[in-house]
Amino acid sequence: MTDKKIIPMNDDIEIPARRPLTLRDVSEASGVSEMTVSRVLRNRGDVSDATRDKVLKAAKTLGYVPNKIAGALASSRVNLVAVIIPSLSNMVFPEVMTGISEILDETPLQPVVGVTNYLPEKEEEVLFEMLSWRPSGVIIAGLEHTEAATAMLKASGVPVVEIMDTDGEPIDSMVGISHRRAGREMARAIVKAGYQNIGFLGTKMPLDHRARKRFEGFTEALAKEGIEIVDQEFYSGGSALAKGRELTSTILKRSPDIDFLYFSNDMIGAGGLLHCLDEGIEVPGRIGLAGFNGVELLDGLPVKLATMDAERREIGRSAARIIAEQVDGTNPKGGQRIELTPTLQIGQTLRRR
Amino acid sequence: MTDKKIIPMNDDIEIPARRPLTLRDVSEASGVSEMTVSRVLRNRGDVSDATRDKVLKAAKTLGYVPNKIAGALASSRVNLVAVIIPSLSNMVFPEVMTGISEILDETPLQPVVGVTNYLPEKEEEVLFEMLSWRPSGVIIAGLEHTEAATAMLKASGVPVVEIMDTDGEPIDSMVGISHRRAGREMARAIVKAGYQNIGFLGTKMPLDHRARKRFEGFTEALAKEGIEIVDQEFYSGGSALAKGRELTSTILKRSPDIDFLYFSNDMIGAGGLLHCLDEGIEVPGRIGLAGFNGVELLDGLPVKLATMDAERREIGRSAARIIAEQVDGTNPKGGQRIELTPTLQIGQTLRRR
DNA sequence: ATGAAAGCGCTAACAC
DNA sequence: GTGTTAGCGCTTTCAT
Repeated sequence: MTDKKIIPMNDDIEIPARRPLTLRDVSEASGVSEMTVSRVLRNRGDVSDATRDKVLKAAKTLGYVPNKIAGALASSRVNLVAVIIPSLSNMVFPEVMTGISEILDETPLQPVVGVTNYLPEKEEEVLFEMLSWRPSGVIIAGLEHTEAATAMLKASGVPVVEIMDTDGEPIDSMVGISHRRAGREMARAIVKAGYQNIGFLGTKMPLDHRARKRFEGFTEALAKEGIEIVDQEFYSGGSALAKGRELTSTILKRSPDIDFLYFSNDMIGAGGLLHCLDEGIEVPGRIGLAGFNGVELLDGLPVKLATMDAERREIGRSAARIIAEQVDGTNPKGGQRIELTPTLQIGQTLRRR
Repeated sequence: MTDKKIIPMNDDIEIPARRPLTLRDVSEASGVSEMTVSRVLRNRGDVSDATRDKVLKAAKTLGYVPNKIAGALASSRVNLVAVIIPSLSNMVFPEVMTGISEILDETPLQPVVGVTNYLPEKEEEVLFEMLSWRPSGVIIAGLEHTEAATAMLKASGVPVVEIMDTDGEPIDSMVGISHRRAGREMARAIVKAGYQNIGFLGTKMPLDHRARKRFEGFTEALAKEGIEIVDQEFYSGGSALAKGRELTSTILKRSPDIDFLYFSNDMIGAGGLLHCLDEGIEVPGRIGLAGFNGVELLDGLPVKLATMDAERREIGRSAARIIAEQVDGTNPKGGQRIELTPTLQIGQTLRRR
């Protein structure tokens, strides 16, 4: 037990009611008008060095933090860009965010992230919430939105960039890749390599339109070659790596003649690969494997998985650039459409012919 | 560099740069005073069903989105919680975010994320920016901040929760684990299992105080047992998995007598594990391995890595709860200190004795 | 149950 | 260069 010294309160000393400081406080402390203080703090217009110094010193010693709410209301300018994405937990959107930040860091704009968990209603909610802060632009994943969300975006009056996907009509601008084409190209590469009995493993995500489109493009291109998918399996929840192992085991047991597995993402693909290595199943001879995304994370695997790079960072950069240029007037035209080309990475799980 | 196909614009589509709607518009459209419209839209006070319906219908058909900037200025209430974290790309903070969202979803509060890239000056910047929007609370990673940042947090007048780490004095509240203790406990487990020649592989991050503290706790506990680290290596950049392989190879070549490797995170640990499996190095007999974080992502590996769960989601939940309860007055006292206990997961890379 | 008036803290636009 | 005057679109408060 330790001593407890009670220090008597000193009632003379008033702890200043922590009202946030205002421009007026800085104005009074520096003996300069509010307006001039405002000018100094925003580096606007001509201010003499003398007053500038006075103001800056006062602001600093007081610890003044400007109130952007008031500033935004007065100027109807908000340096926020709403970024609406389905998830943070799968490595793809953090990379998009990186791209966005790289560009916005050189502007006064700031990204604000909202997450929808792949739920259309949640997207609508998040969008409403963000628009109510009157951002200078919106970057939103996907081309599929609820009717209400679409209406809000159209009515927002700010640049809107729909990202990731170009298979559809954008509300304003769009930047992404064609997932249908990505699926088709992977199918062609697989067939060209001589595989015939192809299986598919994916996420159970009716609302992941991009995964769906890849799958559609994939089966469509196979159909053109007269090939039909031998078997398929879907998962939800849990560690993708573990699920990849598990499902690969399941599907190979059920359909032993499968000689290729296309995975809807690299993580479950890596799981499948590890399963094959474990079981001594020869890759890419006995069976070929391919994923999607090109996640750098997996570069350390014993065998490099075939995949397709989704250009995530570049998507973020282009989207941010479109917004930034529209906001600063450099290139004020909306309605831009940028389709990036994903690059096939053969890796070591797709045999070369 | 990738192809960039610019699809020609559709010039028909023009974004009507309309003036955003205001309460007044809804008021006029419904024939109800602005004040009553405001009441309806916020479910405040008594409004007759008749007028409520009129207002709601008008707002909906117009597509009115309230202006939170004006609302916040008038009410000096902002339902935003600033969340300031070092990075989005390492799986740990997304999980913290999940925990935060789980709790805030049941309140009117909304998280707004800022990323610092482990740079103190950037943290200061981001914090200043966020505080200038007058959020209702701040959740910030770590206990180490610049002097200016500390001053801002103290002066903000809102609840502040410092998360992840409890080895130090918080500005207001804190929630986390003791990384020093985590390092110590891992050291003890390793020694108890009979390992003697211990190496360390980590990130080259002088500014990652938590990794540093784990390392300090680790070496300190080893010292108590009369053991000193045999060799160490640090990396930066690139795929952690690949770096883990590479560094493990390097260090084992240089110090062949090493019988245990402690990694500063699970990702490089997994890389090390894969290297050992590849090379036929017997784990955990010939060499033992342990990481840190307990990332579910790796559950699919052929051998489960020993690690320590950092309770990331629970940290997020507790932090959000502290803010929420202070904001709604349920439990208005700040200065809370919550230390969670990380659990050691022996896995299969630490021999049992 | 509804309305009128007075700001919230800042900036645009204009004076001086 | 610097100051003055009106708002920005809401909510608070007080009246009716």
